[in-house]
Amino acid sequence: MNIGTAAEQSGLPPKTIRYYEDIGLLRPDRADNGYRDYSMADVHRLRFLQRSRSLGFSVEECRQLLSLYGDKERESADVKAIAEAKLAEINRKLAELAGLRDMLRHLADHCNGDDRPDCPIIDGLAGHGTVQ
Amino acid sequence: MNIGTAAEQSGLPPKTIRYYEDIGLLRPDRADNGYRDYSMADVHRLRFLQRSRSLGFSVEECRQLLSLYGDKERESADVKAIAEAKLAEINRKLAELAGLRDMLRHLADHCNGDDRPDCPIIDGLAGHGTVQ
DNA sequence: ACTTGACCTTCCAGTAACTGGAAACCGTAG
DNA sequence: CTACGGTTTCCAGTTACTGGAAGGTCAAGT
Repeated sequence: MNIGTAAEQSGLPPKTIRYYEDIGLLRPDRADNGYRDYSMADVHRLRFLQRSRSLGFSVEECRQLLSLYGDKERESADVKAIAEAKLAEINRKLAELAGLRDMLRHLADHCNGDDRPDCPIIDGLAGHGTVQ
Repeated sequence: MNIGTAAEQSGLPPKTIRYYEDIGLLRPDRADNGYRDYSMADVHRLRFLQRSRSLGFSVEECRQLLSLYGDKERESADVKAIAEAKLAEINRKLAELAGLRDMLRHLADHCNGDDRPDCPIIDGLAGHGTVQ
């Protein structure tokens, strides 16, 4: 499939897809006319990249995560260690995201209609929880 | 408090904190010696920035979110609309993050020890769910 | 009083991850 | 065979930091 279709299916702009190829995150075939030719596996990689990038993982972290299932040579224990480390980070992100959601939920539900100078709940926003 | 302390408490490097001031995300006092002087409210803003940036929100989105509770002039209905829009995005992110967690959990639990060429669960990684 | 070292200041340059635009090639529809 | 949309490469610009130099500040030690 052409880059435009891969872009639609992955949610990434063509520019970004070419950039990911430049930095070695994927290696699509080329058709006889020189056009890039994406497989479904490529699209899966791209979707994975779209998601994990939008969730705040760096390109290098994404590269590492992709290597977990792409690299047949890698030691299983190694895979497990990296996966566990990322899991901890993901769980932290989940908790923070849930906190943000609760805060906004409260703002939308309770600070609507009254004009108090500042909503104390929101005033304490991001004031709790683990740092780093 | 000085920038170093604010950095510790917010989890952001001093460089980044100065940068956020440059682009107008906060406006700490200055002590007589010219040093920036951060209040607890400043630290709360910084922590909020640290979190939402690490969760994949852009600086402009963060600015908008901060304005929700900082801008006394803003219409309540306006606040509510913006908060609801961000909530939808946060819920989407939560679902994607949970998916990523399940995938990695599976990888760590089940693909450990055997050397099958590729784990079918992981092979289908990021292959499901809503795009955009 | 003086020095040392950690912390602060500004400024300017560099990096990461895109993003936009030009110029030219490809491919299908009329 | 011409239009026009999609694709190519290349180069420049943007966003969000990040590193480093050159110098001012401050608290501790001698």
